[in-house]
Amino acid sequence: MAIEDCNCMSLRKAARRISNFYDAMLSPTGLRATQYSILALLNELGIVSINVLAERLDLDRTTTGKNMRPLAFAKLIKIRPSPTDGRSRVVQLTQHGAATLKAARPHWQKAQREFESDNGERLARNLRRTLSTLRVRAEPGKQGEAKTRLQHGGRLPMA
Amino acid sequence: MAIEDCNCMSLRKAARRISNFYDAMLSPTGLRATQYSILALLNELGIVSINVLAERLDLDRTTTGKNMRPLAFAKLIKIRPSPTDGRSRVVQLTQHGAATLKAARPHWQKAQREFESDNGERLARNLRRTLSTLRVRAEPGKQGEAKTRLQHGGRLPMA
DNA sequence: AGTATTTAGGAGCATATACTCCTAATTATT
DNA sequence: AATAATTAGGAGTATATGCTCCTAAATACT
Repeated sequence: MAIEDCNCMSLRKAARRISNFYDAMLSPTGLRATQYSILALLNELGIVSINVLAERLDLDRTTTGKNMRPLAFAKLIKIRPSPTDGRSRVVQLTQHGAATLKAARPHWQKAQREFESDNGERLARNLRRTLSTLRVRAEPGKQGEAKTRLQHGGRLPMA
Repeated sequence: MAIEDCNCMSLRKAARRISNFYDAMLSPTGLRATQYSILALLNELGIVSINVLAERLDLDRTTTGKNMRPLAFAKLIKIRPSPTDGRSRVVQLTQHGAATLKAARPHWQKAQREFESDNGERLARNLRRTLSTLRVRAEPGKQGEAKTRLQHGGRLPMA
């Protein structure tokens, strides 16, 4: 079995390629594909905690928090401590965020349409369904028996 | 059209999930999924330049260079200036790299087997085929008309 | 009530990814 | 041969991603 048949590699490659395309299509809006999807999700969900958002994004808790940074800095979202739970912080779109999302929507739709007309609407739908129902084992706490991760010290040893 | 139907998001999500799984399966070896695939590819290709490797990985040129760092630091690969072209640098597996790859191979195969028994060998094969033949437009040089990218200044504005 | 456990989420670290800009070396042009 | 254009690839910057460790707050337990 050759590395070309790696399921992980195939998915990563495809994700890179499509991300580049969507990023390029969205670039007139100043948003990345990831940022667009976060804003769109917030628009659907209203006010949510970081954890809930992370769950909906299928994204690590800490990653979700970090992804808030550029959005908050650009004042597209607002983060506040939860009034009901002192541990929690809640996120919501600002007016500016909602307007930016609205303006970006046609660009996203154009990307969707192009992708689907290039690959077939049917194939795209099937692919999305296949991907969302993939069974991937969680493998919790594998770190215990893990070898030390590779470390690097500064820059590439030239020559 | 809701954000749940975003082709880009679907692919990114699936790539994250499967990467976590393969990373966990490979963790006893100290390699990440990406690193494993680079070593495996180098094992197939022998001595190659960064650019050629990048092309085979469907990866940006500069990203490929950066991905060499931890591998080179761990002495799994060796990078030298090309003897025939002074601009170019060539990469190859070290003995240690080849041995590490060999030892990691069963873990990768186990990940492949588990994924394929959980989802069906046929589905996995079809999925890989679909992904590798996806038509994704290159959209070169879109940056010219791009708005300024989001910028952040340090850490999240707390509270 | 007081302590222990769980939960929310940031900080630090490391990798992965791409873009812009830059330098050096090669190749093409005149 | 001298200059121009191309090519190889690193440096810097910024986002995306996940893990470990840490703190504060809420909940469970005795």
